[in-house]
Amino acid sequence: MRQSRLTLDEYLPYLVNRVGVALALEFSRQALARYRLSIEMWRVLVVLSANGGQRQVDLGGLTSIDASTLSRMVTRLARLGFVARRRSTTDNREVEVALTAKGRTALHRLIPIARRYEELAAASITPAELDAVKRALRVMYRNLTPPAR
Amino acid sequence: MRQSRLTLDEYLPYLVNRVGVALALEFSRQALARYRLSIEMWRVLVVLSANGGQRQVDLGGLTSIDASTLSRMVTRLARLGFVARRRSTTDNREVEVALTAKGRTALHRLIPIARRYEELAAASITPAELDAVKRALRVMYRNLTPPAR
DNA sequence: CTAAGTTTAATGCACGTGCAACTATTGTAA
DNA sequence: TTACAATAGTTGCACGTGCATTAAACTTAG
Repeated sequence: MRQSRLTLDEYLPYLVNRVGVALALEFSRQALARYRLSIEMWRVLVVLSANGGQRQVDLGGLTSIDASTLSRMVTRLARLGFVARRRSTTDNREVEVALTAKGRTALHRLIPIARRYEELAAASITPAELDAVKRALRVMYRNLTPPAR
Repeated sequence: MRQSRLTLDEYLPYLVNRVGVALALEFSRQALARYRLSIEMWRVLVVLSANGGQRQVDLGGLTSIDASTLSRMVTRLARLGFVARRRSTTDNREVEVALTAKGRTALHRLIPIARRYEELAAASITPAELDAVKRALRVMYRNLTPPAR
């Protein structure tokens, strides 16, 4: 009873996940749906945009998506024309995944919308405070994913 | 190119979701797995613990879980013995879901572990800063879920 | 009081996911 | 070189999820 009661409104994982879900859901329904993209697909495209072409295994590391899931997701993304697969010339096991022109175009249209949702969430929060929150979130992630991996 | 490039390390949804996933994953594998509980099930149990017995529809609202998914989840939770279903006496459509003694016992053991993961994430963050982060997260959630609903 | 509309929960169905195999390729030790 | 281990990617399988639909109970307008 005493210490083993959880006040949801003070419980960090609850607060974090609630915002994450709300953020993803709105963006997904308002913007991603038109492109037949899921939030997970969107994250993959963003990582490709930010970091350039990647092997699937590295994409998995950057997005925390299982390799098998990613394999099928890339198949779907390729069928939609947003990415292209290309076997590595140096290692025949590896598959390089890269954005296509169509993928880049879609991202150029989606990213400003994503930014607007970010601003909507951060409304009435000062830039300094927002920076502090982002810094704290980065620290938290580091604390939760120690040396291993 | 210019404004339409997304720096992941500054992109709020990315930072938020990353922490949320890391938080949930560790706790799930280290603690929940022994009870055959998923994170979603855990969230339902926590809500039941914090707010008392609930109708399924209200549980869905508090956890953002689809009604159909919740229906089946409660079936599983009941089969595991953590909750009990009871048809409402005032309205025969409604189903009241409440924790069983076994459910309360499991929660009493899980909550301290959940707290430890929260502390692990917040390590090296001052209490004042952590409070500011929580406050900001609550504001963000409100900003994203306006009057509607 | 009846008929239409609303609410709550459950179910059919298609689909995406994770885990565990499995194949193919590359790396390493003898 | 040969045998064994490690890595990259794919696929079979079971399962949980969301959407659309349905059934039942309640509410409201006429």
